[in-house]
Amino acid sequence: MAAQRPYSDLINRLKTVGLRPTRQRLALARLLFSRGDRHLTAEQLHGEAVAARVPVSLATVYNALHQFTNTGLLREVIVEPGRSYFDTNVTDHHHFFHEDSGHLEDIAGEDVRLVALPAPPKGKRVRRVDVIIRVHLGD
Amino acid sequence: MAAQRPYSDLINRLKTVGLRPTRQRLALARLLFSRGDRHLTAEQLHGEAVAARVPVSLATVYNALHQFTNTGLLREVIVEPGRSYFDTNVTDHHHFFHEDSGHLEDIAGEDVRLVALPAPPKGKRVRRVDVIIRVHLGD
DNA sequence: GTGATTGCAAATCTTTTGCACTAAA
DNA sequence: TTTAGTGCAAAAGATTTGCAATCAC
Repeated sequence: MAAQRPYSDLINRLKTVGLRPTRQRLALARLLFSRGDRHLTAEQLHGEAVAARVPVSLATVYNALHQFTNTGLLREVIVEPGRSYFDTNVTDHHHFFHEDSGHLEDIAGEDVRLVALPAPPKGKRVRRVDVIIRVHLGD
Repeated sequence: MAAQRPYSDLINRLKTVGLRPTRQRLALARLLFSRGDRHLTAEQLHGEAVAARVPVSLATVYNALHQFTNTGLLREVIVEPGRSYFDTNVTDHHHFFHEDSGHLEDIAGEDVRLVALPAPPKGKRVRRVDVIIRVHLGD
């Protein structure tokens, strides 16, 4: 069990990136950042909020997730058409994607080494390199 | 200009994977496979079919794209939430994704070398490794 | 107070589905 | 024939949007 992150921590975290620490952003941040690395969909986070008796609308969950992503608090992971996962681990790393269960699993950045990456096209800048290892139950 | 692939070729290609060479599958296959490597969305392919005066419904385009994908004629590439690209290049390779334009660009498989890939979780089998290099206009 | 944030419901977008009709073998 | 494939329109899911009400500062 990770200790519950004190509210003052979360408040500072939000203020640091320029977001007002509102009731719902704080509640969502606490759900996201108080239990280690997580991979959640908007729907899942909304469900947790409701379960925790934090009334928040799905639209606000989407707003918060995107604001957190844009400010570097979260990272969006795209592995399935029609569903986005948000990853609380924003360090350099990659993912196993379990196709059977829809589950994501982190791979530490140093456990994948990319060699001889081609140069980006002229005038373009690399924003990120995603490595997704898709696995399923053996046949 | 690539020479137009003769219909007999396409017919055999479809038959080989167990798909009946129907009018619309043939027309879609010709659009897909007669111009080198392409990355198309269902909507784009449907637009091309309509432009080529091949009346085909969007539902049938989706059906065909998935059938082609399941039989190994196409590969699905997922880089954006809520939109799937289908890649006519089914050899082992990776992608640049141009975030500004939504454009995909192939990277030959041998131009990316992955070293020290972590072992897949117990009981799991690697189906595919996707490397996506996200690029955008330099700042 | 004042401007940022929220909630709700409606709208949007992509993709899937059900089912009668059509075409390939 | 017989069975697979198609088209349409409706449904489904995820996400976004518009706008009045509410909250943080």
